[in-house]
Amino acid sequence: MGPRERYREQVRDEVKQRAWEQIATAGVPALSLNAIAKQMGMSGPALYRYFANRDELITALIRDAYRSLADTVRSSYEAGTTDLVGLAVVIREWALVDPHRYLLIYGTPVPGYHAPADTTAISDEVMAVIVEAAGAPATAVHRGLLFWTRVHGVLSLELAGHFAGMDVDPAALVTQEIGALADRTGQ
Amino acid sequence: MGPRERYREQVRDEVKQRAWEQIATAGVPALSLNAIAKQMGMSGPALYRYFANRDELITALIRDAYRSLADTVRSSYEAGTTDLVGLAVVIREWALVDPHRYLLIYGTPVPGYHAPADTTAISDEVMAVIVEAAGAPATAVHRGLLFWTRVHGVLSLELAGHFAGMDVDPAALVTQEIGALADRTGQ
DNA sequence: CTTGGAATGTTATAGCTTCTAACTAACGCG
DNA sequence: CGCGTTAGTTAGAAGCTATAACATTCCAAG
Repeated sequence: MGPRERYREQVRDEVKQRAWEQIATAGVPALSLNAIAKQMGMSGPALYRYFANRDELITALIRDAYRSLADTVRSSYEAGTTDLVGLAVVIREWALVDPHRYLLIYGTPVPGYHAPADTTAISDEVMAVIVEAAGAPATAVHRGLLFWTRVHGVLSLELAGHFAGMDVDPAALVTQEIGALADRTGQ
Repeated sequence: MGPRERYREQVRDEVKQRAWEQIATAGVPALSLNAIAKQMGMSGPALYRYFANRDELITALIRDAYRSLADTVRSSYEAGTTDLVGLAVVIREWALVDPHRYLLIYGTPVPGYHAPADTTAISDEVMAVIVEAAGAPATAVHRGLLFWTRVHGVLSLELAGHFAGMDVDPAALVTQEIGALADRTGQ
């Protein structure tokens, strides 16, 4: 990798970092290539040398988010967290680090946007670890599915603030729901 | 209500209807007051006589969505659907009629947007019916909560298209998850 | 070590958006 | 019947995405 490519990667990384900051403070709709360019001391259109358009930047963010989640889950599993409850906690904590990163991949989709094949492949990676942890081969896939819907059910409502003022302990909820799933053999 | 107010309500309704159409086809980000105004044969700024700004229009849509959901659930309950599984099916079908209406209220929130008190009150209305249907007073609230996280977990992933190509039957999933919840006395 | 071409930046511009300001026309209530 | 509220208009500021055309800078191959 020559110095040119190196610099290019560096700039792309800084753009993505600032994009995450904007998303965290004002959401995806407020993400502005123009604003990022000016923050970085360059003129608006210069950024289009690094990302062809707004969608391509968002796609890169989505890819990174999936990658981060998959790496986190996989390394936790390999480090000994092989039970469903433990993995659920890991996923929840990953989501809480940056709620909008989770919501970017599992929140409201934009109609017409189609995730590139490689991102869904990364998503499958996560699912594979879950299914592995679910054991009981006959029902592992199905249990993996229920794991996911239960975790996402609690997490998504929590991150969206729908538990505000409701005296709910989301961590306990996740632990209970996945614990119950892990206890039972079938459904 | 004089003819003036009557006309005003009529226009507001048409604006909201067209807004829903735009949201359904291109999502909330693409919702354009300008475009709606032109569709209705008036110039852009004219619309601001009816909605002070974009946020106020979206708030009105959110309120209507909550209202519609609450009415649907309440009337179903009063019409004899008093079991949790039945109510879950009702909610899912309501969501499938217009996925973006569901996602507008339970999907990714915009940072900084605070729902007006009356919308959360309508949301509580739905919860009240669920808790009523959950029976078993001691654990009714908690079971109502789990009802909600389970239904939302499946529904939200289904609407976001995360089950695509996965050979999943979301209806069966909801029925199973809520059925299991209804069977057990506690957790 | 020079030189040519690719990569990176610039400004200008079109076309869209939200939203304010200022002005005009119409409608209906007293 | 007139006066005031309401509803519409156009103009314009400020922001956005994105393209086009042009200038510069840097790397690499001869």
